Amino acid sequence: MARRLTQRGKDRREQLMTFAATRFAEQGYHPTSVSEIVAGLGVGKGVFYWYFDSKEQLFLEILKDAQQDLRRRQQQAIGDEADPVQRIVLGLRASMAWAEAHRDHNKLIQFAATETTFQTALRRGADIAAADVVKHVKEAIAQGRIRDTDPELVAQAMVGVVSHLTRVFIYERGEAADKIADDAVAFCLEGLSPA
Amino acid sequence: MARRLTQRGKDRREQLMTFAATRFAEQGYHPTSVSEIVAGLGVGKGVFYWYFDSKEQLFLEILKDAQQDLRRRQQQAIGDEADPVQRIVLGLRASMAWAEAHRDHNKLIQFAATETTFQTALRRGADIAAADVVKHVKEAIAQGRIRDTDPELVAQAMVGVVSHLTRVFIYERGEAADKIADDAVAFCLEGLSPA
DNA sequence: AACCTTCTTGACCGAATGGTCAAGTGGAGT
DNA sequence: ACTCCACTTGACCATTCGGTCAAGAAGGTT
Repeated sequence: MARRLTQRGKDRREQLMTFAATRFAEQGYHPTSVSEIVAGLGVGKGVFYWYFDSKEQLFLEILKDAQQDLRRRQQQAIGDEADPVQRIVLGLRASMAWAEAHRDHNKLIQFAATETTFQTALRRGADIAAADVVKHVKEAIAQGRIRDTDPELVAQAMVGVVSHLTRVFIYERGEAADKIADDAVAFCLEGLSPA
Repeated sequence: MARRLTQRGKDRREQLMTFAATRFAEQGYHPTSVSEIVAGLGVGKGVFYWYFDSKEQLFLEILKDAQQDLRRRQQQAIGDEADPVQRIVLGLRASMAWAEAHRDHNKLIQFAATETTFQTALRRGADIAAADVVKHVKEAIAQGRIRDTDPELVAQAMVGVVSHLTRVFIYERGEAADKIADDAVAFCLEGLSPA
């Protein structure tokens, strides 16, 4: 599509994406109709198709933005930290803080993993994020800071810990991201092993 | 509904559930229509509504069966093992073996977590499963076998590790459940800490 | 003023969808 | 042979869906 947009246009586009993301997160992608989205904004249906080719494209756009934003936050949090283990910890904490602040987008990422249509798009972003962690893990192993195991595997294990704890404790039980992040870090670093 | 079913009826019902589960896992719940399900079995649409009140009820039924089956497998694997840490390990391995053998059902569990309609039903089962692990964790802590932290949290952390590693390494990359289970166990027991 | 481009409207379309139902079919029990 | 009822059929229904489009409104530029 790639239209030329004025400021007014950009605002409208963002409005649509924000509102749609909320509805998608609340009631799911399929149960949310395009008519519902435009009605919620009090505009005609044509507005939607002026800014997006299809409902699917809108979703992909939201997904891409969310993944980019998360990654930006992680890198920002890591900054120029020298210690690889500390970089892992900072990235992990940033993920949880982001997830707490962006429930809607995080839910969409979860949903995208269950639908074949969105899996490839999702994986592109997920692979990038995982690669970042893998890099730090490899460096930490080289320095003998952590156990020598498959870097890819432990990186993914940590992603699993973070995403699941986020869902259960932050989303379902409303606990603070900071507190859960502390526990997540402790678990990743030491597992169940006694002090 | 609760109809009286003959053997023929029970078979048909099971056929519907199995076929529907496959389609749901392949293309998603919403994109799979009832017409498609009955067409796939070469029967009329009335057959579906003879056995199920609605598409939603069918899904819930499949979900419940899947969760029950997984739990049964776990308890069976644990048997009468006395060591709480070993019970955790055996349960964890059983989960991965089950996930490998029942991709379809496992995918449906994942999807159910993203749709409000199914979340409560899912949580009922998930809470039971988590409670089992928590019990073992508490016992292990009491025996000083593992670090003294929030049992609920480490239990959920392990669930996160297992489910995510399953998705990435077993489903997406086709690796063997046994091998991944070994790594998952190691990560849960020791985290990243050096030997 | 005229003019151009961006944006908006909402009726409309064909193609589904989940679900119903009156009319059967067929096997087991008598 | 007759009855009974668990099963099956498939046309049908109201509704909704994603998406289109001819018609204009709004705003900036000259």
